[in-house]
Amino acid sequence: MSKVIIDDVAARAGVSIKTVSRVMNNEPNVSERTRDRVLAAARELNYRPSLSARGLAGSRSYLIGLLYDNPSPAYLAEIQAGLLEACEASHYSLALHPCRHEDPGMPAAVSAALAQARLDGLIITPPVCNVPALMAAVEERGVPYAVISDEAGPSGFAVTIDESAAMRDLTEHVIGLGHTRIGFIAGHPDHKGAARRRDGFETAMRTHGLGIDPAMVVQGYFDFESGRHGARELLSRSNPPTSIIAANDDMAAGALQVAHDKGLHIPTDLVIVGFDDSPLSRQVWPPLTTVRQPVADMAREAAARVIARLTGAAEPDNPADLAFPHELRLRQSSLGDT
Amino acid sequence: MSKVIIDDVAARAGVSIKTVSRVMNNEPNVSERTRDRVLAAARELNYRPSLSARGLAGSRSYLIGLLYDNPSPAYLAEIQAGLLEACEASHYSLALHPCRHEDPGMPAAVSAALAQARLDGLIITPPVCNVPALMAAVEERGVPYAVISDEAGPSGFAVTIDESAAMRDLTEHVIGLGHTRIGFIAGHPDHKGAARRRDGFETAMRTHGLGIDPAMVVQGYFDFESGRHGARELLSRSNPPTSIIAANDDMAAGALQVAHDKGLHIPTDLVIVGFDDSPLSRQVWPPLTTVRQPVADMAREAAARVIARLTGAAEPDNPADLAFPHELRLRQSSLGDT
DNA sequence: CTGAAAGCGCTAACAT
DNA sequence: ATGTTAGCGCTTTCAG
Repeated sequence: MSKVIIDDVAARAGVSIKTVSRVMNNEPNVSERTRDRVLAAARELNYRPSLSARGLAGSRSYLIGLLYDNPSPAYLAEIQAGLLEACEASHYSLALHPCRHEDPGMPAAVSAALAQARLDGLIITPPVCNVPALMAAVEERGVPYAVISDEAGPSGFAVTIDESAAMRDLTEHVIGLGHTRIGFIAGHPDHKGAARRRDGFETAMRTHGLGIDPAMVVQGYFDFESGRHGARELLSRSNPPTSIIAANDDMAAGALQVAHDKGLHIPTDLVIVGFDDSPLSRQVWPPLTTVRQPVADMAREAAARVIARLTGAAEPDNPADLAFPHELRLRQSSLGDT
Repeated sequence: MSKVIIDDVAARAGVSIKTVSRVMNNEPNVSERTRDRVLAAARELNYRPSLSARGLAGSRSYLIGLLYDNPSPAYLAEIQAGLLEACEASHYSLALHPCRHEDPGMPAAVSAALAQARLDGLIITPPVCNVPALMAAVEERGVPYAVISDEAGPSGFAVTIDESAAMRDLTEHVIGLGHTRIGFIAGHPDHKGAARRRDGFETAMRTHGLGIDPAMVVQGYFDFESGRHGARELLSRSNPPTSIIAANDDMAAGALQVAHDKGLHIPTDLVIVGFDDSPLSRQVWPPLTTVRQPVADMAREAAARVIARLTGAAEPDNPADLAFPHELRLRQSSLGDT
């Protein structure tokens, strides 16, 4: 029961190993009856083709790599969950490849790892997918890939939400509350998404005739601590904001903590909103108004597309990059008690 | 540059492929000079042995599997980070295997996956490692493994902290603050660690002559929502607690939110403490007193031991299960402003 | 200390 | 629609 190989299945089904191979790979040119017999034999023997052998003989490794750099745990977990759903459905495995996006040697290292592990496909998350040298290396290798971003190279897919529009919606919600003095804690400068979100904020402000006060925009890095810093800066201005928009939830939570420390009541004294609808946004007090981004769905789709390319499945009708819908989540940090 | 194989290296170094193989695997019986030449050739050619070929020829796949069931994202991320450190150091890859611990078919499915992917080793986290049928299946397959728990089967390693002692320390901290009416939100009943933590709580209470009031202990499931439920229950008692100990941080954060909703001031009106020192414990307000568990270190050690078994490295001096130190993290949820 | 030969379990070309 | 024959790139015998 421990080491069933293709010959065993072939023998039991009374066919050649090639036929078994055909059946296991869903290739055409196998009669219905034969296919059924092979499948039955495989099931009875509990046969699973060896990945190593497949990888060596074919060119496929049945491995999809995930390239990431120190994302928030919640984001990482959601990405992985989505990818795994798609992978499992197609009998692919997921291999993790953390890396450091600022490391100049990273693209070369990734390229080498690609060659060694013979990864069939790659999923790349920000900010790694915003490193031109890396993307060039990936393109050069010719590996099918998808980025969780709004822009892929010629041979890749991109899945994303319209981050600019999402931040515009969020900002307009705050403006709709009557705020005119709105602080903004920007995201990590290496993330393209951070720039998009900032654009959205500025567009909304301008559209509503509010203008951008440079003193109301501070640099953050998507982490909790930078949210604390940013909020402290904003709140120490001579004319402090009445609301703070953070480019993600972690920073918004940091701002929230600072506000509490200062004895400010949320949302009465200060409105704080975040972005991502992370678990944290629901777990702080008061819960944060934020924008939901269907990360798991996006990841699943990214993996599904890469796998579709691999298996030569028909390309989806819409081969263009895919934009997912976002959704405002209004909570007490902007609305008060309900 | 894209497809360097062992023959290329052998040719360049002027040796046979077997010698190259020896060098790449750190086998003995290669002269210093030959080894150097081979290494030089490999480096110049940027040679990476193919994992598939290695897996097929040898018995090793250079893949370590991580078996887990829906843990908190923070825990998962920390576990993965620790495992990856150890894996990378030894050129192993990590394959993710989420599963559902209550699924009766899970052990069989895992066993099949083990056979197919030829995983060399396994790391198993709670509550999966608390499923006897799964552990039996793993033992039967004879795969080296480690559990993040306090008890492994005959062929496995266990890495853990002394959860009972840790919870005892935490409870004693609260008792030391002068509390006598202490509520406890227990962890998931399927986690052995949850039982240990509960033991620690009860031991501390008894040791200090406080006894266990059944009305002060409620069942939780390690998730935020169950922390909210538990806290609501406890605080609705006719004689509510003056402090709440939750078996993990997520539940403590839930309790915190409920307390805030009720207008209670923390820690003046109610002390709340958690367990795990998760990022969340630092990101809520006020920050939670908790117990640090060096999860990443534990995971790294778990993977390192499994890999050591695989590579036939000398077993560490202390082959027994490994207990890591825990550490109290005192924060404002029990101490007030400093 | 080193090398030659024989597979590992599968898929890719060709048969048939 | 099915079978036969070669390898894939490496490690494992077993010889030197």
